[in-house]
Amino acid sequence: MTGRRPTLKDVSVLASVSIKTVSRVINNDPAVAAGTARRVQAAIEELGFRPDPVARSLRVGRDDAVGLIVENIADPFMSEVTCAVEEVARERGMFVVISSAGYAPENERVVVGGLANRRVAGLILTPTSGDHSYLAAERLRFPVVFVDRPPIQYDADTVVVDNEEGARVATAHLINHGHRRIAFVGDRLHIYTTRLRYQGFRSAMARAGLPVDERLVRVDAVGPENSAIAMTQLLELADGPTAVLSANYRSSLGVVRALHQSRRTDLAHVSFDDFTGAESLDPPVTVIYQDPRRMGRQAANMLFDRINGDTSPPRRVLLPVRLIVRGSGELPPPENA
Amino acid sequence: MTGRRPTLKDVSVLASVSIKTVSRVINNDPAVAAGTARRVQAAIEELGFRPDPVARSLRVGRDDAVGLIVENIADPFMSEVTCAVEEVARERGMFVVISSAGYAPENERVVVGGLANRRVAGLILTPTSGDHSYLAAERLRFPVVFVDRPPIQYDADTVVVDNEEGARVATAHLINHGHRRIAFVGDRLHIYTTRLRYQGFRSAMARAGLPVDERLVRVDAVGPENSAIAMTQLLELADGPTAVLSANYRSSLGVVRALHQSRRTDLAHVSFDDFTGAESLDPPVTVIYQDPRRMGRQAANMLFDRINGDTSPPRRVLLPVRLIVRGSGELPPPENA
DNA sequence: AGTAGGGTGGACAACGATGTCAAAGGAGGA
DNA sequence: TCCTCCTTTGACATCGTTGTCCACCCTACT
Repeated sequence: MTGRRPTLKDVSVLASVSIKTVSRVINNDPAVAAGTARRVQAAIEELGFRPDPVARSLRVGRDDAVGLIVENIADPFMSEVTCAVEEVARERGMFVVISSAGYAPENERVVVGGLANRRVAGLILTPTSGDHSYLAAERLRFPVVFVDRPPIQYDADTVVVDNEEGARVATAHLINHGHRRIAFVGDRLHIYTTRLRYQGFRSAMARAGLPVDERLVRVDAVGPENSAIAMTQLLELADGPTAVLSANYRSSLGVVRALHQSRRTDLAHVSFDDFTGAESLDPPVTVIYQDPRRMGRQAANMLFDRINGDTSPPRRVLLPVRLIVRGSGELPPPENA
Repeated sequence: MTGRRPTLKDVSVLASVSIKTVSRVINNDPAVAAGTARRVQAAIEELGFRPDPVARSLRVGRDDAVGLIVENIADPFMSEVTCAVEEVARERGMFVVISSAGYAPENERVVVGGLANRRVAGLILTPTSGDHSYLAAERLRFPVVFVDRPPIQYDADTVVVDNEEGARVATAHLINHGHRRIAFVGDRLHIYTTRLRYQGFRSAMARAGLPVDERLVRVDAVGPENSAIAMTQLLELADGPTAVLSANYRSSLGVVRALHQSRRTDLAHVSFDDFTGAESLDPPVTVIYQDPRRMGRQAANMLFDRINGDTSPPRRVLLPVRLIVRGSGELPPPENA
């Protein structure tokens, strides 16, 4: 018991074979006689030998780990995606190292570099940078799969939900319940998901022949606090909205807060993306549900296929979303509207 | 442009010096003449050379990365802890690799081994296993800091919040508002945090000279669903509670759901741990707030101190919690109670 | 009997960095 | 002028693993 980890060499001495033979046994190389293999196995067990992944990485140029880069671990949607990726990786005997890029776009490149340097076998990336052409320049030695948002100036496998259709369904749902003055609350339009959801909103309004009052469109509300302010301002309008579509869970939290604080829980509301407690609110919040686990599993499976040699052209997978009716989205407009 | 990453060798050829001299420049070894250093620097820049952390790890035995192991990334409290750890690491120029152990206790050891093999310089661990004596046997070459829960059968730095005091404060708050029949809803008592919060609850009741009705203690409610069921059953009791303390955010979500579904939002409720949307509920939920960012920063700083050579005896840091009054915890008991 | 061939096993180099040690070169003193 | 000493630099081994290539031994065929 020296405190030093056993190495191939220690095993080889104990088993009276060469280092290389031990290496062969570990890698299931058939060119080892059964008796020798048994002896080596016994020595491995006795010493509790585990191959050193760092040395292996250096030699082979690849680790048995995949990287996952998220914008912010604390985002509940991405947390679920992460769990799903880990599940799939565990099934395949791979290790997942997670790293978060934060909201500074230039950070993404640093983090990608950090994981690339550590020789991950593949990468799942939630893009935050506005330009991924640097990935081509890096001549990555491993596949990359994008989740939640597509890459920009770069071509790779991508898994996204049908943001536009989801927003269209949500908006049509409100229209079907008699609403004509529908507000849209989201963060910035340069964010992919927000932009597509906004397009879906406009598209549904246009199909119903309804005008969009630009004063009811707030695509400047970053975070719950600003969304709450934006919603409060909308409520103060003389001819305010009778319904609101919030573009993501952070906006939704702000909208909900504003509605409760203003005691205007009579206003119809649909949230794009479910959030914790949405069903416990009064009224419970009707949402567009996007399945994070499915997204994670899909992305992970695509990544492992690539790692295992799939060289078909990059695919873009569009996952469906679905409306969960809970109450807030079915409130009628006031009589006099 | 070969697509191959430049190595020390490439730089040394370009700068017409030996590999070792380049290595010296990178590590700021003063024994390099200024002119040589400049030439080498220029070559480094020209090739865009970055030292390979894997090779460095192999030689030095340590990576510029620290590991963070959580039970489940999707837990919002741990997500915040994670963010804080990343912030501190970024300040110190270190990389964080996160890995989640899941709820199977035996997994913890596997994940610790995985990170140890990858030569992390230190580890922050949210323990899930019931016995950490294996850490002593592993003769880890790096320091470990425990967060949220202390280690078992092992001695190491630990950062936890004052669970018992928090629960005592919450319970006393309800008692001060006139409640005598207070229910406790949590998951299992073998979970450290639940156990201490339960002790705090009993301790506050005892101090007030109030009996604890065992039928009002539900420490068998794992997850929101079961907590909702438990709460519903409590409401059905002939002499049910007039107030409830929920032991964590998952239990709280269940309790809130049950209260809303039963239209019993008149029942007083304090949640141990804040949760998203708690302030938008009707009534807004009074909570015991434990500061995850502070916990993360504290743990990270302790870890980096250890990495930098601090060999003082292990410390246990107890972080304070605070009551956030929002409404649900101040509801009075019914008149006839 | 000699040799061809397949099944085994080992010696050696390599991955990319750093530690050890010694050599080269210039400055300064006797 | 020569020797010493210090600064600067490089050759080599090393970390733990795997790829390449070759040597050996036994069987089996000509």
